[in-house]
Amino acid sequence: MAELNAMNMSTDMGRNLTYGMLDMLGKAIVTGQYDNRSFPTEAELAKQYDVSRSVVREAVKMLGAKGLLTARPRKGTTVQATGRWNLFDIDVLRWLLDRKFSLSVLRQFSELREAIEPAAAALAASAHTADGLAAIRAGYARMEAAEIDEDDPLEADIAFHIAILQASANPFYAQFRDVVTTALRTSIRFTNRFKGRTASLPQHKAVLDAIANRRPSEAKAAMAALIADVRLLIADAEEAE
Amino acid sequence: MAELNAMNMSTDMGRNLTYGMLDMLGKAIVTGQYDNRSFPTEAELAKQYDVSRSVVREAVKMLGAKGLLTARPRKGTTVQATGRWNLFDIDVLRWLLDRKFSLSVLRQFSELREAIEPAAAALAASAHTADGLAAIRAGYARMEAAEIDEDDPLEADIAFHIAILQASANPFYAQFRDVVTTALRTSIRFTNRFKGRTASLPQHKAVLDAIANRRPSEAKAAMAALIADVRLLIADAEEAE
DNA sequence: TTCGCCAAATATATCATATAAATAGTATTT
DNA sequence: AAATACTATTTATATGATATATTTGGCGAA
Repeated sequence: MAELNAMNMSTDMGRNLTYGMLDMLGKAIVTGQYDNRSFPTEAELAKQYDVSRSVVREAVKMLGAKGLLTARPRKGTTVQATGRWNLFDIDVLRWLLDRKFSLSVLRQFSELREAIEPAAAALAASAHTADGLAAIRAGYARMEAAEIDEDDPLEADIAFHIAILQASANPFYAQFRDVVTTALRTSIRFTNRFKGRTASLPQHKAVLDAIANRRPSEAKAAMAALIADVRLLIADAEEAE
Repeated sequence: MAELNAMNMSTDMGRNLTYGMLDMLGKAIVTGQYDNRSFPTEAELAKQYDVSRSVVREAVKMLGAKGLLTARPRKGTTVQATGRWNLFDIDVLRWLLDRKFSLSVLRQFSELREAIEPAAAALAASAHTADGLAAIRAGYARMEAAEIDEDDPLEADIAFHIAILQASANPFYAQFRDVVTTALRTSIRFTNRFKGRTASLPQHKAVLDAIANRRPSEAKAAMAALIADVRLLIADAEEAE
């Protein structure tokens, strides 16, 4: 059995034993390993992984905070319905994307981005500060640099989109930073298959200009067009599967 | 000082001492009580609140999972930058809305709904199942009942909006269920001041019909109009303050 | 039979204490 | 001045004991 101590998981899996356990259990839950059998008691887990009950309890508490587990006396610890999982927790998101490369999850991501990012662009257009705009410009400059192989295309693309979320001056939009980052990092594995399709510079430039000129509806439309392209690409591939 | 045990917090504040502590610390952090001084060590907290270190550690771990804290040996426990807080965690959101009745948070939240819900309505229009549509109809029926005082207007309104998020068949949209619920429950304290402004039945009916007839763009526009009204109401009040 | 109450069993919750490991800060050596 | 060693402090881990909550089953009364 997987013994955290023996496998030196404290260095492999995370900061320490507790985070190692968090990661293992989180992944196990998300991949459905406990779908048919009941979740072990804390005593069983401690024995199985050869760690103290403190470590188990703290990991279980964290998984509870992320919506994956609940614990009740006498009943034990149980896996929550997937609808209760906090999908906007980046750990949960990572476990979810690790489990299988799923085009449908990717499409659902894009559907979300299609709502969020155009709205964020519109807000950024009307509310951006000098710093915020500078960050967006910097992101675009990186994308230009990436065209001539002087920067990483994916990281540049991410930086551009993140900068817009931040410039929206709305913390709820800024919150999608990690989600968008994670989603984009994953989706590259997919979009890379379609080589020749580089992130369209002119489309990004249109977004940048509309924001710089404080034209919300233009910014919104430009961003919507940009993401719609991505989503259509994914949807087509999904049908072709 | 606030002693969890002495104040019988285990029954007042949550399921048990740990959740009581989670709530107290979470609220304290969000209200900025530790903005200028350093966060106490786990030993200090245990003494202060008269609970064991286990309770403190488990509460701190949960707050860490929600993005509010980090802990490192020798350095102690520190409050994370607000940008790292998981705003889509319903506890964090509740603490945030409790701390002060903030019109700006409410407006920011409406700005988010304005992106999410019209998109969800569009998806629901094209992807809804029989059950999903039935739930939306049921929500609308409750709103009608509320008009003649036979149901709670707020709960009915919430049920309607939640049903649409669920019907979108996209788990990322469905995820906003608890967020929208929490925020709406809070915002009622505000919108109630404007009595006479009941949630517009015809506007909701327009959304329902568009979804039922599988007309995505109509559903989107109808929902957008509905939420824009709310946001304008809040924005006006914000300026008048 | 059916309902309600009590007792046992079992899990988490809490407490207390001891030890290990990590690391910031300081002192010492080279 | 730089590298190194030491020390103090804080979290991390382990463990054993006890408290508390909750399910379950049985017993007894209506």
